[in-house]
Amino acid sequence: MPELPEVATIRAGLTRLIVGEEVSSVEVLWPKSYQSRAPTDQELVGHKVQGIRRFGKLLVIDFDSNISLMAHLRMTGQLIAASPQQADSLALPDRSTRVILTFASGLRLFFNDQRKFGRLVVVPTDRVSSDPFIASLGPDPTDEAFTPAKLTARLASRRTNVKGALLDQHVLAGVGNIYADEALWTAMIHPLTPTDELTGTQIRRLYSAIKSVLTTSIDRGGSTSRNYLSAEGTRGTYLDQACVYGRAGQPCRRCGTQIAKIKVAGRGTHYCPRCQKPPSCHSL
DNA sequence: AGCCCGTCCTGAGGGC
DNA sequence: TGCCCTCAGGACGGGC
Repeated sequence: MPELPEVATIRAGLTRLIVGEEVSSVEVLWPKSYQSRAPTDQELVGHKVQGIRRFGKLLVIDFDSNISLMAHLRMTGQLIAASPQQADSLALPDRSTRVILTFASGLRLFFNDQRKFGRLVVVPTDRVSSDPFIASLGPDPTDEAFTPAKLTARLASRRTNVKGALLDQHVLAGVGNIYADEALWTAMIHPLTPTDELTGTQIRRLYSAIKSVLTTSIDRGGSTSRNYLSAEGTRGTYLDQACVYGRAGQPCRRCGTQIAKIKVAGRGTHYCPRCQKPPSCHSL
């Protein structure tokens, strides 16, 4: 599933590949995947890509003349830019292709989304920052303004377990299931620990862990478990060295104990029962 | 406010 | 071989 490192990787790729390209046609193969909230005269055709921004897991492609395309990939979305030859070798379009943008140069941008949860939404650029989803996002962990004090304040805003808080995009923008589990293992914090029981030391460890886990994954081009591909159609390799995600029953890389899998906040949650001690174990 | 569930969806994988 | 069932889960809306 595309989280911050995957979306950042796609952003970097799209910035290389489609900035300056002019849209010549838009094919919508699954209507729910594409919607316009812009005036009817504001269509993408005839407009050039000016740049790509990322807000948490959301990508915003800005065009000239106050038009932007917001892209949320959710679970299985892909944005792959390909020349006709590259599209042939990648076998695109395929049965999961929902939208195709064709540029005047012949380059095409494929929005693939097996599960159809993702969305492309056309909006005026001047309304992007006031979009309800974007406006309510918490701080971005890769932003310089993200500090241990800010993490402390954000976690205090939510009274739930720490795993649920990390998944909440209002607390932090961009962390999803994979990196929440990896960061909690790295910081040696049990996923069910209530946010108000976290010590200052634990929060500082968690802060460092979030940053290092995300940075490492960006360096490795993100995580490909099933669907994720970069803008060039390549896989990410982070999961080759993941410590807990997808490793239930395998030995902990720190102590050898079998990695456990439980359900927290409705998501499959992986942790080391020895390295990540349960909360309030002394009061049980 | 927080929790849980349903909704949106397809395809992989387990069981028989 | 094949079919049915469960599971995977990001974000959101509704009910309690």
